[in-house]
Amino acid sequence: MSEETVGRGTWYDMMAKKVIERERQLGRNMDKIRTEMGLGASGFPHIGSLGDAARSYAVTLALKGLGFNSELVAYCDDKDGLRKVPVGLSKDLEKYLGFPVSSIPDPFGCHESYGKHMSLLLLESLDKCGIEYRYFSAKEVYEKGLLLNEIRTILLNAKKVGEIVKEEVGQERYTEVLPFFPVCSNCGRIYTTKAFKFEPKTDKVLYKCEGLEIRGRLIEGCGHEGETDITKGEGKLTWKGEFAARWKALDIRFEAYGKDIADSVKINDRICREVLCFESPSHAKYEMFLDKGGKKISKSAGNVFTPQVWFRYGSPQSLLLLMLKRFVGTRTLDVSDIPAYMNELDYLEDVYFGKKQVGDKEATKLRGLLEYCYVMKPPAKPSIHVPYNLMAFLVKMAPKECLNDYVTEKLQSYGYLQKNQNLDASLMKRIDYALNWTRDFEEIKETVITLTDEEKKAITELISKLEAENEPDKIQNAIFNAAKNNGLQPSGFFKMLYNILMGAPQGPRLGPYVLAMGKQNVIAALQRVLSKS
RNA sequence: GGGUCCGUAGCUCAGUCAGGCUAGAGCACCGGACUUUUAAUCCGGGGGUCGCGGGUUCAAUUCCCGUCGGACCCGCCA
Repeated sequence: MSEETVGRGTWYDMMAKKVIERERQLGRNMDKIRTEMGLGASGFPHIGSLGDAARSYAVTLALKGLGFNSELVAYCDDKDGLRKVPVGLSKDLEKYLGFPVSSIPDPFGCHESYGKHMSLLLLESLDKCGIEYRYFSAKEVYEKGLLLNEIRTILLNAKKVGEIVKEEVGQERYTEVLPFFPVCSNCGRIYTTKAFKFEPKTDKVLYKCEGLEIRGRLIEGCGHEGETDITKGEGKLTWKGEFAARWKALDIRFEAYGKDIADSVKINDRICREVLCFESPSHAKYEMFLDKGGKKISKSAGNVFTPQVWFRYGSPQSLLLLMLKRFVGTRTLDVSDIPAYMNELDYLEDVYFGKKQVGDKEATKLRGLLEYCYVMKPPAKPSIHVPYNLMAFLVKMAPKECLNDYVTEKLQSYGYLQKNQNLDASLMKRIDYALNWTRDFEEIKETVITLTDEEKKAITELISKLEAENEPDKIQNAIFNAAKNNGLQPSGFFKMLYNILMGAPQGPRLGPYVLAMGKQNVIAALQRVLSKS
């Protein structure tokens, strides 16, 4: 039962081992083992797109860990047509439905095309996570003719391709239509064309721009009949065949995929093997990310949870933790989970540095996981771990004018910082996350408070005491006295004050806080309540 | 119609590269300690037929088959 631990003991190491074993059996060259991910370019990249990258990259890292040369290919699908205008973008874009996203102008005006803009959003988040990749743009790949041999083979064997599609998913379309979308030379659309004949001698595909129904909606064609030169990037393979082509042309040995394209992968595996005579890459299928309501998180549904949103509240490593900690199974996801992942990352770091003891097997795995989260560049020394909710609490309570000082002082008194020790970069980062968090989700609410006569008197008394006192302890005492003198339970009185001052039933020790907040501000707040009541 | 995932403590979930002794964590809850307490803190406690039924095994929450419930994906395009 005590099997050797593979690599760093994670799922990815095991996957890498399987890839190697398979490649060995196939007797293929292993100088460089490429993994691949698809970069969507037709909508805002959501968090799942990053998952694809993270997992494929983890396999690349695992392969390297086992002593092999490996790289991740990021293949940008910028020749895909626009099928739907994403929520949040101008309806004007509808006129570009069916156009390759790389030939649609950038609606934000900052990049050369719509597709570039979208794919760069994802690449930016990959960079933030430290994921390295070799970038391929479909547009360029086709223009340079990198897939030319495969396209020819597929078109020459279109009949067989059609049969495979029919056998696997029962779709008959490709028994008559070629698995190739020419770009219409007249109207510029790509999804509207129907390719019906391939002329091998001239590398031309004949087509008619007929239109296509997508999700119950017709994208109209212009009726143009023409021919397209497959050597010039004037079209692309449909997905039933394109994976296969690029696997072979780019020599891909591993690709993870979401279950939504499982059928497509199945078909492409067969095309790859049976038509292109190339053993398809090893695969791993993962589930989609669902939001808490059980809905698939997708670009068009409007519930866009982008990596950028995550980075507002949590670190890139915590996002990688989410992606990597578990491979199988549906993950439900919500912004409110971010603090938990931030804390879990701290836990992993504690295990990594031996501050927390767990079983050997467990420790190996968790340390490995941390290394993957840091893309094999784990921190050299432990950082200071302040629980997310504490930090959120502190920044919420902290007076704006002296936030850092207040937080520093509190952290010192709670023992997270030594006396005289100041905030370091990582703590500053945590403060930023917590600030965004409280700003966006825990707006201090204006609570309406009705006061009894005793409470009014107590507050009035407190106000006059506050005017005179400037010592934290004396103010603290004044509060207790104001309560007692008016027959109130101190605990209840404190609760009321917290409600008035910060909209929460509890908070930091009031004496010092009143001073930190500015005594006059506190007095003003109390007077407001008195006058309203 | 085809397929996948989930179902473990009141809640959220670990336990999924490797099946093994009394199944864990966080939160919540209860009790105690300390305190003019205040994300309090410290100590202790209850609580689980690991959805259900079979099978493989010396041993299954873990593997296999079936079944119920929940969700998702595909079935047009990609």
